[in-house]
Amino acid sequence: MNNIFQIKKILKEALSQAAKSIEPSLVDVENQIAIEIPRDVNHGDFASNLPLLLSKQLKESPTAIAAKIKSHLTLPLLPDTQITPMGGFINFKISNELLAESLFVALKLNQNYGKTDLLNGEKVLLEFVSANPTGPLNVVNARAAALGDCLSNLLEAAGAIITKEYYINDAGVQSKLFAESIRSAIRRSQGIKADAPEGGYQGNYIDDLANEIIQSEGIKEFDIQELSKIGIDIMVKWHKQSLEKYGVYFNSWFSEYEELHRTGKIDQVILLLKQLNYTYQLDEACWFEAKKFGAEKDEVLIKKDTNPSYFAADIAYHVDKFNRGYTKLIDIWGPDHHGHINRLKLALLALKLPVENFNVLIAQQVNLLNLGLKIKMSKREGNFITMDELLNEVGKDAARFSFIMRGSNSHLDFDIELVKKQTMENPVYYLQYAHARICSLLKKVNDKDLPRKFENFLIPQTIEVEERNLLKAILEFPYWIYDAAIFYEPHRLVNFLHKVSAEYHSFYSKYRILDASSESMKFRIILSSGIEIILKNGLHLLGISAPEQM
RNA sequence: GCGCCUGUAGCUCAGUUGGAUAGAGCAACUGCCUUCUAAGCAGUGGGUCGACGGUUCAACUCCGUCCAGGCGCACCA
Repeated sequence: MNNIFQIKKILKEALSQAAKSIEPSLVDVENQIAIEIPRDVNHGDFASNLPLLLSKQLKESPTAIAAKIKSHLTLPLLPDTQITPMGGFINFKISNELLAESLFVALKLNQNYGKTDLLNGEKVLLEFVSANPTGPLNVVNARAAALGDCLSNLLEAAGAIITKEYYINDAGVQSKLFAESIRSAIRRSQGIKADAPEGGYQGNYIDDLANEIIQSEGIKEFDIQELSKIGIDIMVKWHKQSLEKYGVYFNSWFSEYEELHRTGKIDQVILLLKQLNYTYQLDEACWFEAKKFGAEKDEVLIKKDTNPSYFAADIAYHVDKFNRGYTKLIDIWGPDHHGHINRLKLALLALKLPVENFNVLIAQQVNLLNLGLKIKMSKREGNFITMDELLNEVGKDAARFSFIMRGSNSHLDFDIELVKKQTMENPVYYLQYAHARICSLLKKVNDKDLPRKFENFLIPQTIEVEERNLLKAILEFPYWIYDAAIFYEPHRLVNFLHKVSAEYHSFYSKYRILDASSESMKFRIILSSGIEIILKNGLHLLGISAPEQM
């Protein structure tokens, strides 16, 4: 059985052998050889740049070297592979029989096709959304949620063990301000004149919150501490509900107050930094000497009011993540936090933790547009668009897809009216339609038309280019999952699935399937089944439904 | 002022950790439904990849300097 990773490995080793037999003194060729999947089908299924690499060392032209390599190259494990030197590259075209193997594997593994164990059970903590529990989730949270959830699926499919965690920011002065804002709302609901506190929270949701509290607790004079806890609990419940509607579920909800403040873990971390001599006292505050690690300025760990800063809590939080046994930490933050990345890494560095295993992705800002006009949003005035509203407007699949189809670093323009209005032309439907088309086709197939054992089915002697491209897509599928996972870029898989859908649509319009010749028909049916599997599995990894009819 | 992100077709964005002729969707224009789903297919037009240098056999990709836009730079989180 040959999968794409094995084929690449075989090619690499064979090339390296050939290079060494040409010039035994060559060292470290294996690591320099790149085996890539060419964009242009005329360049074969795989290509290597080895001749170009050796050209300088061997003082010969790349084309001469390519010819030499070809004469020294043997591929017993990949029979009937065409080797074509071409302008400094060596192109490989594997046999149709070999290609078809991946189709049979896909049919056999079905919903498990595409999964690998390449990440070898690595324990990953993926923290995302983690919105302040003082207001509803917004569109950037929606973007982070889609990204995080999808990334988690991909990493899992590539063999990692993922914990999805939501950090509840339930300590600090904001939660007090939040409680005071609720108290004012409760009073207002009783007809008592009460404005929101200075810099406090406004918006309809505060009144909704007040009403819910009155319903469950009755009317009384609340202690601010108590009210803060009640309010945050409800807010977190709302967040959870919004996320579930969006298809995003967390394994762990981590309370800053309970897990870090009350357990003394923050104090411990500060003490550790003190013992390492990276702190000093100034203006009644305790500072971390970030400058010693190249930062522009030092950072406060303990504030004048004796409470730990957000920074101190975050250090303790990430130390705790490592202590819980995770070997890789991934955080997805909003664009307004990017300035925080460096100082947190410096603190972890000071504590001698493996900073290289800590990665922060930024879910960049989302400009909401309404038919090309930018919607002004202000949290202060409570007129921002929430994640719930977005979901109600455009639906789960279109919303998730719109975020996932682009890199997380791009500053996204999201035109609500466009996504809503053009639902028929939205790219998400293009993929789903390809899937639905195949399902509808397969429903019409009689059992007698299907070969009983796929493994023994021989593919036709000659096949169309379009058919070959589809076989190749099935072969490549696991690679693109792995690729998207390790680069933390789900949109790479989206691009691949879009390409596959296009190839299938094209194939479907050009050729008859059900009333083709008997041999062709059987092949086209099982080929379509294979494509159905990768589209279905791919869409599921993206957290998008794969409808059987549309 | 310093830092991060972004700059690719009219618009929104891809571009496989430096590869071969820079791609897709939308918008515009031409064709294609008595036959498996036209939410589709086939095709046309549209680009000095922000600018200028540098490294390399090879640069949209890496480095440097600028230009433009966005966002950060609290004892807020």
